[in-house]
Amino acid sequence: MIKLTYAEENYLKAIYELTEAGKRSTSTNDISTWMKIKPASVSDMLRKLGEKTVIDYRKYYGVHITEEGKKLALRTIRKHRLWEVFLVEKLRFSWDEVAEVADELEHVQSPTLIQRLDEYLGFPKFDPHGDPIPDEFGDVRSRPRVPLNEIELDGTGQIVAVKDSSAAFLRYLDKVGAYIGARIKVLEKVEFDGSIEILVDNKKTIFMSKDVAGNILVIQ
Amino acid sequence: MIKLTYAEENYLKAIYELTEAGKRSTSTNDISTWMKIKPASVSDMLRKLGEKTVIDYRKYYGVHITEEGKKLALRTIRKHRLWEVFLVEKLRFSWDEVAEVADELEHVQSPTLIQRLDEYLGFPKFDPHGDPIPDEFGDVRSRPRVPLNEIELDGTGQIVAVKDSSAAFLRYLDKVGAYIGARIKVLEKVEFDGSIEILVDNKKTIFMSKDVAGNILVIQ
DNA sequence: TTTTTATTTTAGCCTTATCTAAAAAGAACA
DNA sequence: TGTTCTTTTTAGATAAGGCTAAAATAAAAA
Ligand SMILES: [Mn+2]
Ligand SMILES: [Mn+2]
Ligand SMILES: [Mn+2]
Ligand SMILES: [Mn+2]
Repeated sequence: MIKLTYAEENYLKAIYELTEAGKRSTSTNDISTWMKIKPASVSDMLRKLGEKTVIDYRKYYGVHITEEGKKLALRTIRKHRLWEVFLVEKLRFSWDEVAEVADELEHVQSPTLIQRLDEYLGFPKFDPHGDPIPDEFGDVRSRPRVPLNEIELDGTGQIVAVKDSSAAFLRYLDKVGAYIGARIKVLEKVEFDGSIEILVDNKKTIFMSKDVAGNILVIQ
Repeated sequence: MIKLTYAEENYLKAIYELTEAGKRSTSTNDISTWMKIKPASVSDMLRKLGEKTVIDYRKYYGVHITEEGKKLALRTIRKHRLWEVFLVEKLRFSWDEVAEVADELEHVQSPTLIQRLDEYLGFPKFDPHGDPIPDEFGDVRSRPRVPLNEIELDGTGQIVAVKDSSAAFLRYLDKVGAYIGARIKVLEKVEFDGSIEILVDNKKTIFMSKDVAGNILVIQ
């Protein structure tokens, strides 16, 4: 069985996230930028992860994650997202505060702990940011999601995720009254700048720029 | 503000536990034995903890914990015990399974997390082993506890802690039907070997050796 | 009070994970 | 197809935390 250190788990999770977002491979510099670790350090770690067969690494040509690696990355992501649910649902954290703490909790080693936590939370399928929680076998059921600015006039849906999950953006959404789970209806679409007006939970109307709307994902 | 690494937190907690148990100072070898780390490594760490002013360290003469160090040790102990309560009360862990996981969780850095966890658990005062949980200022209220073998014939009490908290001993207690919180009455004391018979929760009788009874602590 | 034993520290080595600076390789351009 | 620019790797350093073996010190015994 392959054993990973905390640092290795962080790299592998980053590589998984970077490669699942469309492209099948990622580069030393991408990982460096994403993780805020210098390229030289990334190179060295890639060599080590390659030796542990969790990634395919050809010097100068970027990395692909292996099946083994994917399984391990998904295990960490599962833990991260379950802890996020715990923090929000049980400890009343707001959804912009959880990432940092979950980045630590995700490394705690105890299969029983995660299994029981999952059960305790009622086997949630999505985390507070709307991202799917892999099951214990690494299977992920994702929902087809559309950026809010692409919903037609009078169209309805439910906010399930954000593209930009920076604390600043999340706080902004909280302030204007948008949140994961909110039922929305598009009341107006302004032609010339793409800004929109939406109705939230049949109660409150919000105006937002095309840029903001493009970072909000909904299911219809 | 003094920042400690995970390893330093573990050492400081060990030193606190070793010095609170009666004596006011402890030795390199004691720490080495307790933590299962070689004396040479302990020496080196004591030098570093001394430089950080969390212990008083005079080479060859053992260590005392400082006020600053005590505060930090109690913070870690508080986190450890709160997580133990969480694992037992919310995730149905048995009390002999929690120590290992709590030894990891106790290092997660987030004041909000601990505050909220405390609140979520209903501000518990004792952990599953009967040990007191320090408040956020490091204050501990302990109960006067007596070894079960010192309770007189027909005396009653409540099991609140164990001296030996090895998994083996805890499992043995579980098996015979003793547990933290159990109301007990001493039904018989055998003169020649000190073994006793007790009644648990007015339901079940248990025989135990003097050795076992001496490791069980009760309040009267 | 000297000698022996036990404890503790130091010296030197290893691994992990980071960094900066320099070298090498690949990609883009002329 | 060279030449230049960008990306990536290597080399060498540092810090944390562990180890073994050897040296130093304190405690116990003779
Ligand atoms: Mn992490
Ligand atoms: Mn998330
Ligand atoms: Mn610990
Ligand atoms: Mn405990």
